[in-house]
Amino acid sequence: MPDSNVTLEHVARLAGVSKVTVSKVLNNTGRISEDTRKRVLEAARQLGYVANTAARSLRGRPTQILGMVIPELISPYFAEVARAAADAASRQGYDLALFTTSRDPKRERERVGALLGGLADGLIIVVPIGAAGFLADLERSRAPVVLINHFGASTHLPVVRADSFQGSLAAVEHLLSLGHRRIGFVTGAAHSSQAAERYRAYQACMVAAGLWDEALVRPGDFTQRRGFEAGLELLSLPDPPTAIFAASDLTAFGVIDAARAKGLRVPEDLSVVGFDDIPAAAHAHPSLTSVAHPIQAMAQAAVDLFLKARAGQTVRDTLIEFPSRLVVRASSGPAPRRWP
Amino acid sequence: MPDSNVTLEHVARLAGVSKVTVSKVLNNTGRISEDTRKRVLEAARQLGYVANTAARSLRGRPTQILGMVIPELISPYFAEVARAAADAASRQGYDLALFTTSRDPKRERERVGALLGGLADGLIIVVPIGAAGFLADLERSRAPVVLINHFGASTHLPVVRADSFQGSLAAVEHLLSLGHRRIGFVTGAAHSSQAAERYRAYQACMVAAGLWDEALVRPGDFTQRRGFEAGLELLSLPDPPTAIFAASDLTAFGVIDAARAKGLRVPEDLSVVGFDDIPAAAHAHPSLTSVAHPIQAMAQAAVDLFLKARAGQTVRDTLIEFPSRLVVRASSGPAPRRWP
DNA sequence: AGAGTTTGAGTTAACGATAACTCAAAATTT
DNA sequence: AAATTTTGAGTTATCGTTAACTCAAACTCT
Repeated sequence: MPDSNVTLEHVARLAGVSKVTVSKVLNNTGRISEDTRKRVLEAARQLGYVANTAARSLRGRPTQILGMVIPELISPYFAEVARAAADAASRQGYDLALFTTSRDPKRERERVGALLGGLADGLIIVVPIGAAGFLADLERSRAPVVLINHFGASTHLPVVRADSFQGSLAAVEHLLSLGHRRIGFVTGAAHSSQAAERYRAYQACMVAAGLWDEALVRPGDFTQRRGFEAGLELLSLPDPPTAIFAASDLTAFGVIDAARAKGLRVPEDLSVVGFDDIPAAAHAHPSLTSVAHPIQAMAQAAVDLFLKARAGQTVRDTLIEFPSRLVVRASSGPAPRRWP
Repeated sequence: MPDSNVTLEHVARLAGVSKVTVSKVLNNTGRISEDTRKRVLEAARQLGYVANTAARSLRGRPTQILGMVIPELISPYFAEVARAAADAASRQGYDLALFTTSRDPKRERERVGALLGGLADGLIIVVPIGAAGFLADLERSRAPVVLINHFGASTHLPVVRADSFQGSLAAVEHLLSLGHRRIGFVTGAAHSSQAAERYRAYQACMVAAGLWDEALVRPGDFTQRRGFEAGLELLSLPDPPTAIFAASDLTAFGVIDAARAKGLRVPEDLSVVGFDDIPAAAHAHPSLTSVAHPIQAMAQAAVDLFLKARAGQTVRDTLIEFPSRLVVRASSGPAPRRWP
């Protein structure tokens, strides 16, 4: 309402026709004489008319806006997902409206309701998200909703996610094949299902290799700061690791900082592997070995699922899982020989 | 329209009242008996009713959504601005809907129109943005719009911006006071007005000190990769700089990488100063001396201006300029003595 | 007890856009 | 020239919500 002022009525008056005629001209529907069409278009241009989206939406027309909810804006991973989704949506003529997850589950539910109630044509939700009962509501509403990286409570909503287990396994095996035996791990945030997967793979691999040592695991939270601290802790152990696998790239950068602070060279004295393959991983020096999610493909798949749902096709229970992939760069190398 | 299905009508039927009564209950307007109120609330809860935002907006009610347009999502600077704005908006009961600038100015104009036409109650635009005629349209529409970091064509729209000149001046003077005489500069992206300000300050300061040398300036684009390349170029000069001022923190990180690649220590052999004071600046090792914009205060000011405009107060021609501030950390130190 | 007041609903109309329908005038056919 | 079709508009009704109004029943006062 603020002051979108100019309505069909105004344009109609200026062009000397009825407002329905204006609507027809602007939507290319119905029969309109060339003369009238010109007059109307000119009037619309002159007044700077832009259709009121609320009215249009109320009448059942799509807004061409795709909503997306992500936990936060700062993390490069989510930023990349958002950007990829915005690109994919844009290619299909949609604008992506980005929201961050609300801390208050009740407000979150209302907001999602508000979005689907005329503001957006659909929603892509990157979990973690609150209550599961909320997901049931969404299912019931039959609105076009797609979840990304959902691992938790079962739902019939379509899900796109990346398998972090295989990639993490590959990372640890890569380090083992380089001759490392003491391999440290810095975990991700406590309640992240992605973080849990990464840890599970590390543990499985180390146990299988008979190298498991709980002292080599330090809690992290995906941040660089914690990576630095955890790195210092690990490198101060009596029998320190020669390689460290971190649950995120930022954490890995923190570990590298810690190594430098200890006077160690990467990768000569310490190999470091991260997770996420954020852009900085390739540009950093040394470049960072990391596990990559195919973010572009995931975002594209999510947008495609949204379009399918919107077109009336059923996407119930669809699960698209992408593999993660180890990208070997300069931060990982052969294990140093301790006693030459 | 997707399927927000449940309308006032449905709730009304279930509660055995008219839909207006339901509206009154949910909006706490009019006189309603305690008994009816309870029945209605229960019915609404049971059906999971959420008001249709489009209809509400059409009727003149605010959507409680504040739109924000930023050039891109990946840059930590914009991500911080968006986060700060989301926080500030949230404190006032608004949700922030984030959009990235469209490459197509025509589509951009339409989208902004669509946003103000019922989707959002106002808009915060972080320039760069397209055509200036477009800004004139916005002015005319009298919609609550606030610009952040606008330096270009004159407008009567309220503007919040940070002065980058003073902070850049302080950065160069800081390096001069540490004894540096050869101070390099890596510019920001070509068409950014912020980048121009930073360069202007560097130039002014160096000319004033009689130390100007065009060879010490290398073009950048705010990225780490270009920082690395430009850093290598500068450090390969016959008479290389002992300090480098970079137009962004990412660029500064690239410069530090370049120094390391050349076997130089920071800050012992090379001092580096960045711009933006992104979170990583404080966490990196060495921590990065950088020029900071008061992003939180800027975002808060922008949201406040929006609220003022929305409340009907005039904000025409308001310009709020914040100072930038030099944050001295570990990456800058005394100039090395070249010939002991 | 009659007049006025309060209570707790319901009715109507409007926001702006558009699908479905109507209808006179012009163009075409027979 | 009469009958039919086509053209180019305009009318009406509707989406879901809510402000403004209406109105009967219950309650209060003298």
